[in-house]
Amino acid sequence: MYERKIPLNLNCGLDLIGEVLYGKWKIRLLWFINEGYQRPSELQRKIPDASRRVLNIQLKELEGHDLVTKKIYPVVPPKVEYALTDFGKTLIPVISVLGKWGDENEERLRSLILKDS
Amino acid sequence: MYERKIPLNLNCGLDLIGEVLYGKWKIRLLWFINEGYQRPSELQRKIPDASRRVLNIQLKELEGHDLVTKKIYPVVPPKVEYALTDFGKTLIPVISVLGKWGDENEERLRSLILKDS
DNA sequence: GCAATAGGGGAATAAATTATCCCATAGCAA
DNA sequence: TTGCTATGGGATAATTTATTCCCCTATTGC
Repeated sequence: MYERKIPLNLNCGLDLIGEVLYGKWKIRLLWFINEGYQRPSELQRKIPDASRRVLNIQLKELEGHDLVTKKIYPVVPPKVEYALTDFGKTLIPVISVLGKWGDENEERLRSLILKDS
Repeated sequence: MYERKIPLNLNCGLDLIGEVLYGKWKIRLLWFINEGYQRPSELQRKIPDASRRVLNIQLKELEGHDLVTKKIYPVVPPKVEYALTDFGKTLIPVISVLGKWGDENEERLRSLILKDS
């Protein structure tokens, strides 16, 4: 596993939520799991720009942070289902606020962002 | 300036807000500017873990995204003041929700995060 | 003449994160 | 025997982001 060289600082709530929510696809993973897409293959279909690999990694981190659970069915071929924990569910309204702000300002943001790419 | 090699994807509101809010210190910058710390030196004092350089860079990006304004007073030594735009101000409640979730779950998060570092 | 002031930024490098490639499991079907 | 299935993961490369170091402005005050 990767070993940090620059120490974390966890001073305030913003630092803390940042730690569990950073990661290019984590927010989307939580969102889609909440919407009922619980199997890895479904999630990959919903997030085609992410490689299979990263999704696995980020799912594992979410699991390590008690935000999702992973249920492995002992069948072949394998079947796996992720679900939000109660703790993870408390993030949904937070994510919803983020998405809402983005949606409400969609046009403006789109042009601002594309201007400076 | 840096030229992206992997194209952006801006499908939904979450992608859009991510574009303007990602950056290690941006959220804190917005927060502190809103609290009244408007001069670069003040911001540096409030965020001592960030180098002067990154703060400048991220402030400039915030400015490019119309979230803050920069007023330069033509005096020597220079005096500069940042302020939130009306648009930037609409982000404050959003950031507040993030911080609140982090604060409410502080102990739990702290132990979860430190466990796997 | 020289330091202190408050701020800005280029270049090189380090660190962190994500992507790519390729192999593995275990049973069933053609 | 080969290929399909759904999933997992090691190794390494590429990309993105942040840090470090050092130099610059123009005035005031010693």
